[in-house]
Amino acid sequence: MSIRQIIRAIDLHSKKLSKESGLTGPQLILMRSIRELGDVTIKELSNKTNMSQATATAILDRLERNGYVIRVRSTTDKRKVHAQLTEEGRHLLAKAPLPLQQSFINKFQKLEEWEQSLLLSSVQRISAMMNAEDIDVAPMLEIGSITNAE
Amino acid sequence: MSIRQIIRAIDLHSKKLSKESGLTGPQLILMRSIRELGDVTIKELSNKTNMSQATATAILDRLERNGYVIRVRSTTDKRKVHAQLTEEGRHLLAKAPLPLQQSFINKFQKLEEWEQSLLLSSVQRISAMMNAEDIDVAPMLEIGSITNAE
DNA sequence: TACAAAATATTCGTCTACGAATTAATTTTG
DNA sequence: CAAAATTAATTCGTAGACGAATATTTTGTA
Repeated sequence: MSIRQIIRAIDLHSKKLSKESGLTGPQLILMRSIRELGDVTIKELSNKTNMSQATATAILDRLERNGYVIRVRSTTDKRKVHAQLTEEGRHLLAKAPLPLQQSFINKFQKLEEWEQSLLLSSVQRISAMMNAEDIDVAPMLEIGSITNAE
Repeated sequence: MSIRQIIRAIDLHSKKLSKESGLTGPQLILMRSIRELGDVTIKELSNKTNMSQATATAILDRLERNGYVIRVRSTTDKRKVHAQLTEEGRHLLAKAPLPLQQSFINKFQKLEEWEQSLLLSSVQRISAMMNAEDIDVAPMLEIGSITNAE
């Protein structure tokens, strides 16, 4: 139930974002990845952002339709397609807000350091337990700050 | 990133479920709620399951189309519509698996009691921080077992 | 070299999810 | 009591998400 509420909160925020800045959460994540990785293929993008290629293609369709991204077919390997930010996309991205609610970030940052670490490692641990099919449960110890992560 | 991985793991499991048992995660959740609440309205269902009425209507459409649920218009208040499980739906539900991966449940149950509590309260706390717009952060202390919850 | 296998992106069908608009019924209020 | 406000459900349009199927290209091997 709690996880579903988190999913919903993120989704609702994404839709609010979309009204205010013209970009949804997933679109924002994809564009940030393109900016970070440079001249990147769809495959690399979908790996990096943890979504299927089909989903990345669909989101890129919309970004391209709106003029924020262009596709360029690779010349060395014609199977590959590279995504690039347009000037407009780069500009929009620069002033777009974060894919998490500001009020959540504020609250999180007000917590003690050890509390932040605890919450983060709990989520990472649940993720690991859900994604590793067979591997035994092991504590997750790598911990960073929510704001400089990603 | 970790939260997105959790969301994805739940979604992938839901689609696997759907192939095996004919019901997706959300459909399962809705049907369990109907069984639990009895002769329940769409509004009550959407509150209980934390989804919008529009979403509940869409999921019920599919459940009704497949013959697992029927809609009955209320006689005392004709705005309301009650959802009921059919015999087939009740039967299917009885043998349907849980909306979480069994391997996750196994791993979770192998953890120490205090670790289970810690993970659960962490998730609940994040949910509270994301959903309460203005309220200050307060520790969440109510903790139950993952299996008898819901 | 030729042909099978693998890789890459896209398309298609389906489901979840939402807000806004709409329709119908009930309750409140002037 | 009639108009206004509220409530309940549905419809519509849009976005995200996936697997399977498909088209094209590259790679590996017989």
